[in-house]
Amino acid sequence: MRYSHQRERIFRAVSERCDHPTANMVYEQLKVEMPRLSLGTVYRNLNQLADAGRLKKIPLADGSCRFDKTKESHSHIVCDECGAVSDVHLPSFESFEQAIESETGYELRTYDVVLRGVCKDCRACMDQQAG
Amino acid sequence: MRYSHQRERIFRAVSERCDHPTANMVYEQLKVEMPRLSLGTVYRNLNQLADAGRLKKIPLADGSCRFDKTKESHSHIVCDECGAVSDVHLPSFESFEQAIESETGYELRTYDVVLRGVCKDCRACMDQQAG
DNA sequence: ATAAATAACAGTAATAGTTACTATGTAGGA
DNA sequence: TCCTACATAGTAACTATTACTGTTATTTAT
Repeated sequence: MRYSHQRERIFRAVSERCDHPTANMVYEQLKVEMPRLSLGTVYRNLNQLADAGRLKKIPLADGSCRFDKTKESHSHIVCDECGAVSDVHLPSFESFEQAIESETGYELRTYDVVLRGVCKDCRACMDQQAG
Repeated sequence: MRYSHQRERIFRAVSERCDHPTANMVYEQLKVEMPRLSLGTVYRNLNQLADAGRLKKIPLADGSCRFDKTKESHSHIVCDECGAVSDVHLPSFESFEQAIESETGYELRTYDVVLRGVCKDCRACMDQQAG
């Protein structure tokens, strides 16, 4: 993978945020300073960076993808109301791996566990509306 | 929800198969006997049936959805090679629910856990190719 | 049984998120 | 410095799904 100015800016953008941005969020942020940046370039580079292990790709239930700086292994929880994505630590499936494999006949590769719920802010908002 | 011939056939189609079909798979199956059936009708009814709790919707990481007859709670494992979806029993997150909620500040609603791996058939196939 | 109201339909167009294509530009080695 | 392959910008295409529009069919009330 050859160096490119765009790729490094895209990598830095994701690394410096905590909100697990979408490709489009990265694009919107960077195009202010890089007006000629194209959305396709952002998608291509995010996927390349994920393939290279420098970022983690988080495919969500609604078909969109979020990107995360890679740190120690963790799962994510998505707010059904506002779409926010937060980190969450779950007990690993590693201890069940054997049982899962023998039950299903599958060789387990990954488990991107994505929980869903309502975040603190949206709960406050909903409570207020309910009176 | 008013009765419709189409809806009942769509419900039966999903109930009678074990492969967690997509909307399009249901459409392909039924249009042989119902040539005027439209794909939009299949989507609309699958979602209505899921909302009504008569079927379960399984959104996958690639953005597509599968539909499942509702039975006792279980999770799913998807084959990365052929896309097959199988049932798998996992220990429930219920025991961690409290910990998750206090860690994240979220109110947990659902956890559609989708594991990924390689099914028995595809493993055999890959082994053969490798020699 | 008949008519009115409305949910559901078929067919088509539109949408969102993403990937592919094409011609131009640039990194990095010879 | 020049060459080659990878990267880019800009655009078109693609997939899964939803929305729109005029017609059909189920239900409710007469």
